[in-house]
Amino acid sequence: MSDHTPQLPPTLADVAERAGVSRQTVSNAINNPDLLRPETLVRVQEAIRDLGYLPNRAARHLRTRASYLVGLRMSAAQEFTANAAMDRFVHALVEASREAGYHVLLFSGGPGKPETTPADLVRGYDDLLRSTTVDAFIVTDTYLGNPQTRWLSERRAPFVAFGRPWADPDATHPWVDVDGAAGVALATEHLIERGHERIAWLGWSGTSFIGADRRCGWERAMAAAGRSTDGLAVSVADSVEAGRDASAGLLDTVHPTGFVCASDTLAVGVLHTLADRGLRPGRDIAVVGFDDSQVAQVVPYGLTSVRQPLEQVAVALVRALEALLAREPYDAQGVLLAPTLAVRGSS
Amino acid sequence: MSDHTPQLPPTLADVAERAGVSRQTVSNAINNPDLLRPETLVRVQEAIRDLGYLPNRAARHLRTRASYLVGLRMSAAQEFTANAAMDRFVHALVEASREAGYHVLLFSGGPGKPETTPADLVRGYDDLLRSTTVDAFIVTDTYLGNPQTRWLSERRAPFVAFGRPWADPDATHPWVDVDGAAGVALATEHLIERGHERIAWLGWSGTSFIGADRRCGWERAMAAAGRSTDGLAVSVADSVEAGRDASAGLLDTVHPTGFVCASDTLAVGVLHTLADRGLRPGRDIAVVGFDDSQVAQVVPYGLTSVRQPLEQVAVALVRALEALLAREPYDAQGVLLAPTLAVRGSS
DNA sequence: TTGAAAGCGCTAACAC
DNA sequence: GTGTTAGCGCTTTCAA
Repeated sequence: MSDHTPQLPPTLADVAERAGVSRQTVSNAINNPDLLRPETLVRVQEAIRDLGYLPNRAARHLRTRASYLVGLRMSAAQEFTANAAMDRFVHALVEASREAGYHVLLFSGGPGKPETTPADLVRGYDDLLRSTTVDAFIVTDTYLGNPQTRWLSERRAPFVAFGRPWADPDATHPWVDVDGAAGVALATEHLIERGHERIAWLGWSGTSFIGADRRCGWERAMAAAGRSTDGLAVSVADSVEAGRDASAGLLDTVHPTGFVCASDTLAVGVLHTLADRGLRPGRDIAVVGFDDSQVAQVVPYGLTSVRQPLEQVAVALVRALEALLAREPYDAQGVLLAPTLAVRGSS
Repeated sequence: MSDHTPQLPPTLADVAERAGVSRQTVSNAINNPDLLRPETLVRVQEAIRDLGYLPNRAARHLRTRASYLVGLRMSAAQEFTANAAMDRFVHALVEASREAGYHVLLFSGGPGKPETTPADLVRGYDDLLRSTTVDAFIVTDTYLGNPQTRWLSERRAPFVAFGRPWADPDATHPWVDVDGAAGVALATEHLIERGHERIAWLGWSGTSFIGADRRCGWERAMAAAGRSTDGLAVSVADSVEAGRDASAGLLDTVHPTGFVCASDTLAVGVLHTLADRGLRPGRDIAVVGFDDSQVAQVVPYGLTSVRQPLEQVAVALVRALEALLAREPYDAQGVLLAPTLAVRGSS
């Protein structure tokens, strides 16, 4: 490997020289083609193509104060759960961003580390903002008590959230979310249609708004069908073990014939209990999860699960971002999308 | 929301004024602190802290021709498989990059789309290169026939590969890989230790070097233990269905007591077959997968699986990248890391 | 319609 | 040690 220096890419000046025009004319050919006489435009475009010219992003960024980069914090992949949706979301976001001329810049830090202080939580955001590296952020972990959305707002930093501002009704930032209650209602109605009478809810303990919202969907669907929910709901931590124990307890006491769960992780816990007892998902006991993770897709018999329309979410997020950065009148502060139900053998 | 304009971040000039020095001195304080008199340095550092100054990356990039961005192509998440390792790898890479002062820029395009031509495959790389957006690339899909590494080399573009240049022994680019054969050997030895006599190999069909490598590990371990491999190997597509069918066939003919698989996806297929027949993984038939996906971690009984040390891979990749970009003498062209075995109930 | 001048914020090279 | 000068490649005035 004698030399690693790639020849420097052509600049505006190179194109101008080749086309026999000035640099500004080339700039106009790219940014305001209408200003050029058609024949000049063609000549410049040919030179651009011949040279393989692409504007230098650093120079453009410096001049226009727009990096065409959006920041996304990549939190640690949670292992030993079935929450694999991040993968799908990130890809969908990259794709949607590309179509709008943006790239996604990943950064880390934040939750997951030991000894995370509130200052650490916003550190990654702050640095990227002060170094003008990104134009805006996509914020995903908007769970209760997370200070970043409020902090970003105060800082007047452009951002769009995946997730409603549950805890802060005064929030004015744009957001996109999936209607979890509707998804769980869909799941519950599905089991009701299959003739299930006693359908249990396996949810999260704690004060999660998302968990409460999803539970509402179950309550609503049960009420609409005239089913009682007495004793059929349990709230536990979001782990396979907790789901396993809780479902075993419910089976022993209130004898449900179906489980609707707040996550695939909990639903997998139910599958464990069924395996322990020689019961078969779908035939003996119905189970529905939430997130349509890879686990749900490939586990024996398949796990019916609520699927978030992450591709649509990504598109909506990018659209909101464009409006925000262009200072366009913003049509809707929030966008709520409907999930679907991926039906498999477990129901 | 009356005004979205954040006040402009402070510049070098602001710091210089506050500290009573010239701009260049501030620049030196950041990039060559040794050049400053200690008391001047302290004064400048105080001004930097007071103002919350961080260098503007676009300006620095334009001047130094270094963006401190590395590009990573995010290919579509494969659904209906258990290949969830991308998540973990991306996070590890972001983390390792951060420690070296780099950010990860995601882009898309390439395989997965219908009608992908060779030109499309390198398009994302080409654009990023010509617009000088990134300093280098991390290339992950180095499977046989993928033209991008060769193309990048010809183009003299700096890049580091996750994956050996199997098909191109003349390749001179740095790479990091995981010793798949060693991982599979580990898995096979594990089953041998558990007393299994007839251990089947469930691998990929086609001409995948990775698949051939993994199979070697099985053959090696079997030979070392004096076991015959006659009729015990099957090669199929990488899908749950294929794994299910193939394992059923093997059980009916050569009666293996254990399966070592080229992927978790195939291993899950074996689990399906066991479920179909009322057999219990680990007790009746042992199964080992490859990748330690979330599926392996949470599936009932747990799936023993070979785990790639993705965190180490990421660190090694970034280290190689730093050496490459600094034009340091490169100590090793390739780094081969050893996987571990995550033992669970299925064995 | 096209061209000339200025400057975004930073650092390399040189003078002091 | 510190300051001055120049220029990275681009776009935004403004003049021709």
